[in-house]
Amino acid sequence: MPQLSSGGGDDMGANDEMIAFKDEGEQEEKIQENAFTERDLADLKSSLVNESEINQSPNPAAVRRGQQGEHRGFPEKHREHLDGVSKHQDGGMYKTSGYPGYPFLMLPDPYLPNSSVSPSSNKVSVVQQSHGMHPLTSLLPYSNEHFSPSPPHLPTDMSQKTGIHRHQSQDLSGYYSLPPGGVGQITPSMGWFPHSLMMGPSGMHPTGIPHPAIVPPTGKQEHDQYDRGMYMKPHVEAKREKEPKKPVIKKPLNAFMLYMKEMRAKVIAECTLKESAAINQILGRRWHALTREEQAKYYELARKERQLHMQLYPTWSARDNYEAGLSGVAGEKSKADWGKKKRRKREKLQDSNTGGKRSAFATFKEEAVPVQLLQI
DNA sequence: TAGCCTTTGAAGCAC
DNA sequence: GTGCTTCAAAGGCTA
Repeated sequence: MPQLSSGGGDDMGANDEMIAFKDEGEQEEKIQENAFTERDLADLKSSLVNESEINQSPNPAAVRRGQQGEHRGFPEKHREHLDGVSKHQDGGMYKTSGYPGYPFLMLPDPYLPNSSVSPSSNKVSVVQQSHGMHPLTSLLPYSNEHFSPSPPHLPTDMSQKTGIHRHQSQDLSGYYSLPPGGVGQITPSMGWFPHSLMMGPSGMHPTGIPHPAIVPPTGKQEHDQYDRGMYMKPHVEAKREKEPKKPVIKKPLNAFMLYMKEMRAKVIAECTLKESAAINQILGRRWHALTREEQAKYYELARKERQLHMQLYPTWSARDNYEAGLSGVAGEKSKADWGKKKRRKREKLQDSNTGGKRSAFATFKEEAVPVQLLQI
């Protein structure tokens, strides 16, 4: 795990997160690719064509897998290279020691277009302003106010690994100020709250505060219905009542997941693609094409997510979901199944290493995606 | 209908 | 400390 220990501050963040994913030689290309994040649709389409050209390299996924080691070792490789940047960041966005109560004191939100105050001199540009809204608004499972003023009692360091106390959830009411009417009045503007969270206590945090990380143990994301503006069918709810199961607390989304969540719809609209695998490939390339500052927004948001998650569920561990049967019912999936999946994964990796059969998606990646992009 | 595909990043675990 | 593995989201596809 990328560690951050800038003077005993928040270790949830990660200096390593502020990494450049491109080699210097690719900077020019990177800049070129960045164009689509700041221009109108026409430019974007043009950039997508460029992407497709780039994509003509043999099996990007395989290439990427081959580079995986390099990628993972990147922070170390480039730490020295990025030292200047890091120092800059140390004095800014990621300097936690200077912001007691971080991240809840990160106000005004440095990422808000109109924000004039930033904890960092590294002013963050705003992507996708064409959306007519804050680019991250849709990502925020909690309204900005939840990240707003830092309660005076908020510890500056909530590291679990360092053994530093994590606030108990009952103290969170200050952070998660609910509408006067309570949970039931939470509006869709809250972002990607699972609808189920608003329906009853099944997905409710003991504090009564809903959180997107809580999902019923039905496997698939229930909030998908909510995202589509639909409400759960009564019989579904009745079924749930019949089978009260321990809700699964999902992992907080990382920076890339947040980015995907925001950009997916846009890519789908632009590319007329619906295959998530293909969409994710595009998003992955776009992610790398983002500037460091643009990525920083999402890293920052992800860190807030993690902190919020940690405060809401102090005892939760990612391991819980490992043993919970992946995305299924908590604790009911047998470990044998888990082992099967692990074995499958190993076999798959072995196949790829030994030049085994290529998946249909590998073919899709090399051919279908560029075609789709060129059609724009 | 469960699982795969595909992406990046966080976290857990084994060595 | 390093490397591997799983899981987060998403939705079409496949066995």
